[in-house]
Formats: sequence, structure tokens, C-alpha cells
Amino acid sequence: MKTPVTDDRLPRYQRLRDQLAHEIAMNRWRPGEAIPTEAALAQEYAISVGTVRKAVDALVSEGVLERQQGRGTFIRRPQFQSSLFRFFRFQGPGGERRVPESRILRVETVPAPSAVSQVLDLPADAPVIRMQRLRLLDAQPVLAEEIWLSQALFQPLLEVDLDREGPLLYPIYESLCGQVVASAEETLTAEAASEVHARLLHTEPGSPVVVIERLARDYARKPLEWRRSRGHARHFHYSVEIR
Amino acid sequence: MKTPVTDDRLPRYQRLRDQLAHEIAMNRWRPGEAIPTEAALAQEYAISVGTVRKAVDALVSEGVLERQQGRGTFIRRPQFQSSLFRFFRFQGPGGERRVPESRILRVETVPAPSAVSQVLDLPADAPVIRMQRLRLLDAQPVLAEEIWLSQALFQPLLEVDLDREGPLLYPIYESLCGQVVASAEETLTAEAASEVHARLLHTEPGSPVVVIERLARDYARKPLEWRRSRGHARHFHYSVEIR
DNA sequence: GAGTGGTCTAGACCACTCA
DNA sequence: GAGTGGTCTAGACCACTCA
Repeated sequence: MKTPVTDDRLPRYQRLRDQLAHEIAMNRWRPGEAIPTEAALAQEYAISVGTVRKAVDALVSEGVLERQQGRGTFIRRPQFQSSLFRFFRFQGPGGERRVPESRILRVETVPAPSAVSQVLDLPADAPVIRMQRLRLLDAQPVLAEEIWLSQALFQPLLEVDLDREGPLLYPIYESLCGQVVASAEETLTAEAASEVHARLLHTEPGSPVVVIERLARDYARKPLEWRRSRGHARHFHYSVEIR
Repeated sequence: MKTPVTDDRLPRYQRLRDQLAHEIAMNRWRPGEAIPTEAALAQEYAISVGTVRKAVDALVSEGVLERQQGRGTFIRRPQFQSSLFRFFRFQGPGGERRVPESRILRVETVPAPSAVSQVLDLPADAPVIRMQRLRLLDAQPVLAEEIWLSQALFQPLLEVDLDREGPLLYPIYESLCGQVVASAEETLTAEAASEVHARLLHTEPGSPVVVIERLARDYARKPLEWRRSRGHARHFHYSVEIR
């Protein structure tokens, strides 16, 4: 193995998986780009194609790579719209899925509150961007979001009109700031609506709202964005299969 | 392939996977039992061991089988306690996980309401067992549950003192009724507590509660139990990793 | 030491994509 | 038709379990 980033005692397919994950994290290839063919990787690392396949299989099942028969194997660009739909049902009358529009209420830079600096892995009081926005369907508010970003990484956001860039932030992070969100961890809770959130969501104070906290990371698992979203419980819906 | 239960045009490892899943559903082996060795399966189905491994790999990753190096491959007995902990945090002061105790409030047989007969795949008005129970920690109610079962399958439950059998129902289903829960689908919502549920959960009417609906199935995916649980939102906590 | 699953190889042939 | 991933084989050797 050229640059050992992993334990020598592990099986070769594991070591290749770790090596590839490392190179992806280091941006050897961009999202959407193809990695070398299985035959090329087998030659590069002097192992058999079957072993390469096992390493690639692992990254495919982790959602990092995507195979296309006859074309190649590609760095997967995560589809984060879908995560919205895993938790909330935003459906039109015909059942089709709709991306809620976005209205930015406020953007400001502040010293990071300690909870934020901890979760984003920043020094205490590091400057952070705080964004408040509302997501709407048919002009009805469905989600109130509070978004925290390191100012050092996301400075360019302060210099554009975000409402003009469309409802999805992650493509903007990538094009404007070169930051790629690769995975995220979400935590769900429920609470009674505060005065402020009741006003934002056009509901009664005390009525049940669902709260989703999300920590988004890049391929190197460095935290990029922390987000807290609140939505009407009556839009909320989440299913899992357990075994 | 001896008994074709699957499409001939699929790859052999897929066909073997389907065949094994079918035989597991038909109770060829009981939970905890070993299936034949990879070599034996290769001979039985006249395919190579590598192909058998791929079929077994699929069932392992689906959570149906469990490998133990040097010992064999076994029918996995699902650990359903853990599902409770995926959604609610019931932790003692030291952070250890505790199974809430169970208090059965009521057991009765009724004609199935249409929602229940549909979801359990029973004829309209088929007799069903309806069970109400409370889960408690330190004598504090944490979950209110409503459980529906086909009377035809679960008749023996009516003849024992369920509160004496311990807090977990699925082992009882297996020992008393021979029904094995293999997987379940859970759907989460939140709502404001009704008068009844507020009283059961010792909380205020209107305060936020989390509602979990669960449909539990056997290995053949036949619905066995439908359950609706309500708990305090303040105990609620759920995390997912998304990509 | 016999029997199990775990890793790895080298190679054949198929299915699909794209110029 | 060249190049890609997808399936499948037969077999070697390793790691672990258990009597």
C-alpha cells in the first residue's frame, strides 16, 4: 500500500477501503467524478480485482461511492433533500414531494455560544455565522430553522443574496465556499412550542413541535454546519424498519 | 434449485438468498439454530462456495442470519429491547439502560376495528385481543401502550397471568404461542396529550407526547402484532446518520 | 485435529455504456 | 468494439472453535 493510513494487520480489502476513504476525504476526486477502474486499482495496489471489489462494495454500502454498470464507479453526491422527507411529509394533493421554499429571516455574525463552538469543534468565542430561516409551502410556514457555520469557512455567504440562490443550502456551500457536506447526524426530539416559534410557525404556544438537530460533516468527518429545525408535529412522520 | 421460489433470470446468489429466506420463513430452522455449512449449501444447490457466501452475506446484512467464525451461521433472534432505546432514553443516574417494568391494565377480546383488521391482514370483524398496558420506571409511568393481536394465533395469552411473565412480550409470544417476531416497522408522530393519555402518563392534557406505531411481523413477513405506544416527549430521543 | 467461517487469487464470461 | 462493472468458479491458505 503506497501511503499507509491504516493498520497493517487488517485484511487487504479493509486497508484498501480505508485508503480510498482517506483519499476521498483528501479530495483526490470531486463529487460526481469517477474513481479508477477496478482493474486499475488492482494494479495500483497490487491486489486482485476480487479484493478491490470487496473494498469498493464496502464504500458503496456506506453510501460514499456509487456504481454504474458499464460506466464506472463515482463519488456519490449525497441527496439531502430526501432527508427532509424522511422526517416530514410535505406532499401536494397528488402525493408528489415538494421542496419547501426558503425565506432567510436574518444573517449575522456572532461569537460562538459554547454549545455551538463545541459541536462545530471551534475555539471558544470563534466568530460564527448565525442564520435564521423559514421554510414554506404554499406560503404556509412549515419549518423554522436556525443554522450555525464557522465564519472562517463560510465568509462568502455573507456577500451574496441567499434568497436568490434557491431553497437548498448545501449546493451553495459547495459552489461558493468549496465545502462539501458528505454526511450528517440528526437527533429528534419533541417539545411544546415557545412563544417565538409559535409565531414563526403560525401555531399556538404550547402545541407540539418536532425538533431536529443536525450536525453536517465533510468527507473527512470535520463538522461543517449545525442546524436546529422545528416543525409542526402534524406534518411529522418517520418510519424505520427494525430487526 | 430444488424448489423454485424465485425468478430464474436472477443471478444465482440472489436466487439462493430468496430460497434461504423462504425456508427460514417456513421454519426449516428455529431461531438460534445453525443453517448448513457453506460447503454443504454449495453442494446442495450445486453452486460454488463463493456464490453461497454472497447469498449468506446478503441475509447477514439484512439481519436475518448471524455468522460466528469457527462455529457456523445461525438464525438470528432479534433483540427488540434495543428498539425501545432507539427512541426513548430510559436511563438511570449512572447512564445504564433499564427495561421499564410492565403493568397490564386490561385484556379483552373484541371484533377487530377496521383499521386493525386491515393492518393485521384479518377478515373484517375477526376476533382480536386488545391489551392496554403501562410501562413504568421507578413507579413513574413512561409509556402507555395499546396492543392488538389476532385471537386465533394468540389465544394462549388469555389463559395466563401476563404480569408474572416479565416485561417483554415477544419471548412470551414465542414460548406460549410459537409465534416469532422477526422484524417490525415503526412509524413516529407527535401529538398533544388527550385527557385519557395525560391521566395515564401523569402529565397535562395538551402537553406533547410522542406516538410510535409498530407493526411486528414473522419471518414470512406475516403481520403478528400491531402496537401503539405513547410517551412523554421529554424522554424522547432518536438519532440517525444520513448520507 | 477436524470443522467452521474469513481472506484472497486468477481467470472466464456476461451485461451494459458509449463513441 | 473497447471498456466498464456484474456474476461465478475452483481452489489455496488463514483464524477461530471445540472436543
